[in-house]
Amino acid sequence: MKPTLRAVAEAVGVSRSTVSNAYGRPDQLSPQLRQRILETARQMGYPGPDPTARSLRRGFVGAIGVLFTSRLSYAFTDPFAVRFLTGVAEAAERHDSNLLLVPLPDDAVGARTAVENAAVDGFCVYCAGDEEGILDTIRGRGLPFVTTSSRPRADDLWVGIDERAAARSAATHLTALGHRRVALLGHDVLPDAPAGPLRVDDVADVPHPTTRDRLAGFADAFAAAGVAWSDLTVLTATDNTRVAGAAAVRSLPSLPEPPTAVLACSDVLALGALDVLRPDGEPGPRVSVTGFDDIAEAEAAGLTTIRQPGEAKGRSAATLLFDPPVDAAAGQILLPTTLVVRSSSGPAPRS
Amino acid sequence: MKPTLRAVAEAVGVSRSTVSNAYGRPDQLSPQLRQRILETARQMGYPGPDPTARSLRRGFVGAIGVLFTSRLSYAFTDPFAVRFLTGVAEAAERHDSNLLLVPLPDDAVGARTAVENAAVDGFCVYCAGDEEGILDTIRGRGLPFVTTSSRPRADDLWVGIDERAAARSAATHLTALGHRRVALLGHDVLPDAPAGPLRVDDVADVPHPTTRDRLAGFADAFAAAGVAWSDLTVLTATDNTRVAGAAAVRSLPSLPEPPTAVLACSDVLALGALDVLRPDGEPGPRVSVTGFDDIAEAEAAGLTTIRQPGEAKGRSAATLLFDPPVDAAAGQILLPTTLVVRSSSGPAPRS
DNA sequence: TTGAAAGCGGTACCAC
DNA sequence: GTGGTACCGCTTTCAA
Repeated sequence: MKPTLRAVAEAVGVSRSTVSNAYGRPDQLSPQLRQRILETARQMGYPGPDPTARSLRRGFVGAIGVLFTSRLSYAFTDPFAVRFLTGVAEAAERHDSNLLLVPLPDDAVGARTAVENAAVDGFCVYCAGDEEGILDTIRGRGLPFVTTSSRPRADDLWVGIDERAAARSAATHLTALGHRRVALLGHDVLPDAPAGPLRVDDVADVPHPTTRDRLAGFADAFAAAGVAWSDLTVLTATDNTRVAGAAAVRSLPSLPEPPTAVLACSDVLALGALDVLRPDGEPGPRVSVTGFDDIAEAEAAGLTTIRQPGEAKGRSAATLLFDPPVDAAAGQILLPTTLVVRSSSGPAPRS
Repeated sequence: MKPTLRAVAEAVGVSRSTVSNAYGRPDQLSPQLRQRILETARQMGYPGPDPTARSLRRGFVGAIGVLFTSRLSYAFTDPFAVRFLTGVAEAAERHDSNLLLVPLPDDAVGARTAVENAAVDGFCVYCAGDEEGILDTIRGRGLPFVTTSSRPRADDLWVGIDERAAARSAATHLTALGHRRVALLGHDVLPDAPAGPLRVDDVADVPHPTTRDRLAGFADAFAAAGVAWSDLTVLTATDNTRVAGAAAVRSLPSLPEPPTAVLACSDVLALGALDVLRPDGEPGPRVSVTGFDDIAEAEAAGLTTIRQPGEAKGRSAATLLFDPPVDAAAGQILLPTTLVVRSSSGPAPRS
């Protein structure tokens, strides 16, 4: 068993407070005494104050939690998520804080427990499925948090983009190119739906807030071009990954009237769609595909997409957490997006 | 202030133990009582047992730490590191554990403090600069850990590759192609050295263990081909990033006798070198470049490199941490590597 | 099934 | 500059 601070105190013949001060407040005791304490501590193999005990007493931990929906390993599967994390890490570092990555199980109770058990000083919520349930749990703990989802309460800290408007701009780009028969691709559009086309009566039924907003934005543009929601094909992918994106569009070409374009809710999905719909060197008319995020791979693939600032999103989120602004208005940061047109989108073929 | 378990106990009129059991050991009390407790707790806004206090009492945290040299945000800068993390995350998840990302400051005392203050049950050490100092600190805390560096002690848990042999195979590939005048590129080859060529009297002087082993491996192959260490150009990059790689090779072409090949210690460095030495479409003789890791970008760039299994490395490391094998021999896992030849390497031009 | 009491390892306020 | 002394909030024998 490792010796405790107490044991060191006894060995040196001073009080526990003094030993504690030797570590945490060097200026509270004479250098000689401090030296003597540190020396005996070393000899005894005392590893220094226990982090957990210290946290308990001090009332803060020195780490912030990042909450991810679905499995933690997925967090690294989407380059955009990695960029977000990079930004968070950067800010955390500046504040001498560690980062606790917390995977959220799919079930509500599991997620609740995960949030309740995380030893952190606050949370960055990245794209949680059951957003509201999670946020309530965090509020219950009385911890500060920052959301990146699309529907913040007025008094929540938030950093994000105008999802709907951004999505609309991508869709408008396609309507301008003449596309009218299109497919919208998102992940987890409806709970437990198998990959591929599915029927969605109302966008509002889509539980995942980001997916919902983006789909709604797509729909806005098509409505403006005279295409009703019910005329759009909705595709769901089982994950937000490239392979899932590919799987989701597999059946498209064999539809009676195949869409001339696919609008994806993320670049990874879009790239998967490209893998299937525009394999290298294939001749003939090509389906247009657009993505969302503008990850690094998008450029090489020539993917038309919506660019949003990933690192900045993470950095702003963490900064908001560490230095909450005094007035509520400054607690909501809207980041800009840009439509980046590349070769994956083109005019609709004459029908 | 949030109510405590104590307050709940008083409110319900039971002992603290009973309330504690209501959360952690449902079978220790009657369902009715438990229900009553949980209900009052909810009404009072009690968020459940405090994670820190629980950890202190129980003696374990439910999180493992991942140690990174240099700034934490760099952790995400190298795709190979991300793959490693993915593997760790996967295993951690399976063991219901969170991941604490711990950035290690460059200075020894800072690093020491970071390790001492991390509230975790064990560490995965990913490529730490002052490896030994760090490991000693961890040992001091009495926590289990897994290394991925190249010089494990016999009783340490370790997962890695044969760095030197792998590097040699890349270099042998180049000697076979006739290259004799080459440059070796690593990051932080010597402390605080500026980017570019530098003089290294002895490979053993290189502090970073991985860089050292890989350089040594390169040298092995050239020695076998009759090229002495002193005839090799050594380049250092200031970081393990693409831009740093580019900066490091900038001066190469203007040397009196420019090398015909660059062997980099990582893919990101190699890609940076390619950016400078083989810009798209440039005519004329081209410098050969090899990398290390085989990250996703390597394929698209046609980079000849050494492939090592990133996720498996992370997964094995974490698994070793969670389920330490009984016999020491099983605690050291050697992963395979492969030379992947692509278009970035070719025959040396006649001199 | 429930309660009492003893910590887990420290920190910080306040006297001396 | 140093020591005394309450806690921080919970878990866990062990006895009732």
